[in-house]
Amino acid sequence: MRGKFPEYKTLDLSRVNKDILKIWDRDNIFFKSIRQLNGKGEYIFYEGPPSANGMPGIHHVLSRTIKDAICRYRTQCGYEVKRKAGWDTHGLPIELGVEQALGITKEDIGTEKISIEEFNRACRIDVMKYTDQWEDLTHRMGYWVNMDDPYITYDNRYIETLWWLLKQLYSKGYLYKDYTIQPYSPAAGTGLSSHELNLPNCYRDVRDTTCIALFRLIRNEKSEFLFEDIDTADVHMMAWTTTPWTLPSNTALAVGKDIEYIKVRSFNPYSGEPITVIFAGDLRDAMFPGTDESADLPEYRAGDRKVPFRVLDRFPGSRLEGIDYEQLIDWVKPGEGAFKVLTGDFVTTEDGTGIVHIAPTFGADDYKIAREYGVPAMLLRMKDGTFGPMVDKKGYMVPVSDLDEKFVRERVSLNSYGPFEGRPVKNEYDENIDPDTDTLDVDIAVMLKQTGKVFRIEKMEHSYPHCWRTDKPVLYYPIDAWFIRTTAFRDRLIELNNTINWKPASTGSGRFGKWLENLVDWNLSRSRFWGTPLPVWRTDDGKESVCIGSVSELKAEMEKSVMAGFMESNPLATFTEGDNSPENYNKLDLHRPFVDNIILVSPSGRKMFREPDLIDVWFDSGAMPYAQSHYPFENRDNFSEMFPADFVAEGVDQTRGWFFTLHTIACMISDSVAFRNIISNGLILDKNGNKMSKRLGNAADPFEIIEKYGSDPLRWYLLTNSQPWDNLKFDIEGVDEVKRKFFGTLYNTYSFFALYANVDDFRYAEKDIPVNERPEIDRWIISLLNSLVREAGRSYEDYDLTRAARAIQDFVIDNLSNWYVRQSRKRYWGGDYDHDKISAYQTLFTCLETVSRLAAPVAPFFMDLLFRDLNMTSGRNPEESVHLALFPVHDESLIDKDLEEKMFIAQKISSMVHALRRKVSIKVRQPLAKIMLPVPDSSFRKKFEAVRDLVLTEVNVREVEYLDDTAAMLVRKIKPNFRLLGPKYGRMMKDISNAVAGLSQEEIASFEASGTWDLKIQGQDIRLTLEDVEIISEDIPGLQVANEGRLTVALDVTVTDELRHEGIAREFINRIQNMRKESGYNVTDKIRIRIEDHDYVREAILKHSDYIGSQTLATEIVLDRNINGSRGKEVEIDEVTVKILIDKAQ
RNA sequence: AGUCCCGUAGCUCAGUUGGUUAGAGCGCUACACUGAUAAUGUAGAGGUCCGCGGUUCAACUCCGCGCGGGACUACCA
Repeated sequence: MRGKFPEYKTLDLSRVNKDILKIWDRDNIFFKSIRQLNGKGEYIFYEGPPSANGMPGIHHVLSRTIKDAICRYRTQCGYEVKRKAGWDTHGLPIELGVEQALGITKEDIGTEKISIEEFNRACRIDVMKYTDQWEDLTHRMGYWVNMDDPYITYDNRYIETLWWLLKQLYSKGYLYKDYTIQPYSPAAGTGLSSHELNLPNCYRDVRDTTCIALFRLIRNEKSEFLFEDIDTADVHMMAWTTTPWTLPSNTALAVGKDIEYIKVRSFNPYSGEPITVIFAGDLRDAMFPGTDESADLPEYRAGDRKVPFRVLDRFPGSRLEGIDYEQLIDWVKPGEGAFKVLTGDFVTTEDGTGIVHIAPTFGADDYKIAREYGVPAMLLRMKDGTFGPMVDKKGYMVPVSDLDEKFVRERVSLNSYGPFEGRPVKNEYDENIDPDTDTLDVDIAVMLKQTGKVFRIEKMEHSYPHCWRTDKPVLYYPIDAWFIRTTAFRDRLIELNNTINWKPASTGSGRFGKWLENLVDWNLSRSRFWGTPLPVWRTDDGKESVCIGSVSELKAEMEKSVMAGFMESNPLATFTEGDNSPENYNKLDLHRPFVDNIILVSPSGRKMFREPDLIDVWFDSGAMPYAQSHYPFENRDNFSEMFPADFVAEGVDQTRGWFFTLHTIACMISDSVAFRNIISNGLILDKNGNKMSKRLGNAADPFEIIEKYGSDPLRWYLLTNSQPWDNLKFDIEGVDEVKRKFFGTLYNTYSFFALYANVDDFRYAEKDIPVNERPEIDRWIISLLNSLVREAGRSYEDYDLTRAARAIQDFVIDNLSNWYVRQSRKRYWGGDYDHDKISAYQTLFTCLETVSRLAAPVAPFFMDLLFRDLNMTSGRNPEESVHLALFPVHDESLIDKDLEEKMFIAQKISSMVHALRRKVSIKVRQPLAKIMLPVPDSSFRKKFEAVRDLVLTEVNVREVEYLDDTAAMLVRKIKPNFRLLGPKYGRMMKDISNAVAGLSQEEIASFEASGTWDLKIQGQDIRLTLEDVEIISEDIPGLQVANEGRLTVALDVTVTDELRHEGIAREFINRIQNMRKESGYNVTDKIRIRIEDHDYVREAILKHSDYIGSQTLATEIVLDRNINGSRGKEVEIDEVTVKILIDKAQ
């Protein structure tokens, strides 16, 4: 004999959370769930590593709920789902946090203030600062992930895999050194990161000299069309710049392909010489303010304010592409291929001339477009053999003395460069320069003016970034960097991406797809301290280099170095190759400064030093499919069991982060996708749609919410409120609502079941009653349940958690609770323990148990409790937890669409009758004689018959009268069937619609009788059949009628004496039931009733005393003229007041 | 600036290959129900489906241009 179904006083989901957690921990449920059933195999999931140096927030709960739900679902389907946790431990935020905590800046690291070793030691500790909180939240929110053996990106074995990966790329030539344009502070001597550029007060308005330079075109076949119909020898293109000091480094001009350019005859305002110039048509007025074409050309004199002009020609920018021009400032000759007109998307006509001067060494766009077109940058050969831009790292024009002598002889024009060499490009860089002295910009502009190469020189205020440390202007400057040639893989990356199932699809094809299409090479370098060091050693001149791909290799190379006398000893002497134990790997540290101190020997016997850069932390995390298992040093043979992932999920902000690096590394190394399915979720905003931030205090605290509500309502809310990829406006009220509406209702339904099942000692011990032997309403809910199983299964399968959870929720609230239980209540209460009652218990039990399995992935705590409570007493399942049980499979044969439709009609009609009662103010307790129902066709009558009793009970009406569709009393309404007629008649639809709407009652009747109706529309004969229209009975004059869609119902509201008596009896039952409850009687207690005798109620009570007695468990009902006032309770029945007295019968 | 997402009732969201009364929950108001009761039912009020154009017999739905909110990327002569 098993016990009873547990009954609870209240629903305390916070308590449930804690209790279930204890059970999971005690019984090791998570680890038991990592198994496979029915030969399903593994389902591979990758956990994106969070950084534990910040507190977890509510957005982590969202992405982890998604991951957890999918993994639990797959587990329930029988797959083995291993989930290795991971920690992202490198990166700038950690360094900045430590800098702040120690009160130091980047410049202090590596000085006597703090060594790199000390700094990195601090980072290693700091990064795990919030590990406890993370583990706590993971535990409490019910996120099942294996935290016993996480991958940690700073671990030497992890780094070893990264090195191995880099070496694969290096040996195929995909890892190379080049330069990139980055913000650089010459005054501080350091590059600036984008976050430094975003510091407040960084961008400031400054007054700079700008000029519009004139670039002389070279006449050849391509440019010939520009030389037609002109009266000057030359044609110039005009380009504006706010940094004239970059003009000597110009190597190209850019125009917009679709921008319209004009050729204009005008004058050089400084020399008065006639000129023919080209610029964007939109900017004509800006170039020639205050004049138009009416001004006389010959009248112009140099210096006149208004410059006259004539537009000679118009053409799109695409025609200018490829034209050559003459170098503007001939100080240094660049390589072959310079001085061409290119086309670029970034060109606009908002300011300037619509033609952009390109200096690839000093602008990111410039660098990019030049690279695309193969145009060389202005690079100078230095004395040490390296190449550099025309401005040195201190912000000065490179002194000739720093240049390679041969280079100077061949390329440099000493005459023209002489006056400018060694000057700072901004006066601020030289403390000794009087701020009022002319800047290099001014002098270059003046020089251009003197040589007739400038159209306008102007001072202008514009915003320009400044270094937050030195307050001095920042330069965009070429910085050495290592790149991965991702562009070589672009097509393959796109191809592979098209095989990935993205949720939402638009992120895959849009955001991510577009990103791949516009891919540039991956800049891997970071000039920092705490991160994975680039494993490349090079000779001083860069001619010889080596990339190290493993610790063993490093050990061997160092051995050679020791032999060559470059190193005193081999720090890895005790490292044992092939021993993957932590002990062995803890003999070294692959971080800086350890690796910086290693000197290797080149094939020709020269010293090689490590390239000082670290690699982008995104490489760390993107490489986790390999590095988490220390591939290929371990798991070489079973790697296919962990790659690629079936599923990953993170926030949409990871599109260019983790998603990209995972995808790219997998493509480059394994020519494969890294993941097959992916959900990228949106942001969580506060309830007003503002970004959450700790500073504003509007951030939701997941710990607090879980403590108060338990994690189930939070998880449920996060997934059902909106699709996860939409931004979620988080409102705690919503969590409360989910708790009340969904969990409250489900809990109530279970409580209801448990209450009566315990009274009747139902244990599900009986054999299953065949579904076809169960009553209509049971078959109905079972049909809906199977529809739900199908729907939920499909949605989970499709990674649409929102749809699955919403379907479950609708089923529980609308169908199971508000209709099935409500209609079936009486079957559980009283009566014999018969076939019908057992059927009712079995049906409700099945619904609850199935729901617990369906919803377990999303609400793992409560659903496990529900499952356990049902199981504990019934022993239906061998599994101890819902998370070890299988996901239900729907039985198509139990889905009865016809029955579902019948019940839908019943619900609709009931709701309409309720509405009618309300209209005439007749309570449901008052029985009424009949409803009348027009029947549009015979099948409708049949359908309603099946649910007739249900409806009559629900609305407390005795009879139904069917009204034949020919009944004269019905008022009909006719409407065209647009869906059918639309495609057939097209533009005649409007007239048809009007004609049909205009039919009289007689005409409708005649239409129905003959089955056809002829119309003449726009001179054309049209024959409509009954299929082409919809006819409904809309009204029955003289009766209370309601209609909705195609349904119409009328209610007879006459209350006869007989009906009135029954109504009174029900009123009494109601009052007595209330008194029972107030007196605290048990539901099974028997009572005795005395009712004050009164003319108004006497007949009703006498007639219905048996009925009253059976409903209230009364052994006797007595009418008494004198009830002692102090003991009886006064109740109002309609307009009269009557006293009632009850007490417990023995 | 580019790319992507979102815009439907006071709030949070549905709305299935375009088809004629645009739905739900919450909130509000009123009424009912009461052996599921920290529930429930019914009704009412509340909508230029962000705007403007276009395609179509027919647009919340498809297309274009805008506007507003958000994310990411990039920072420019």
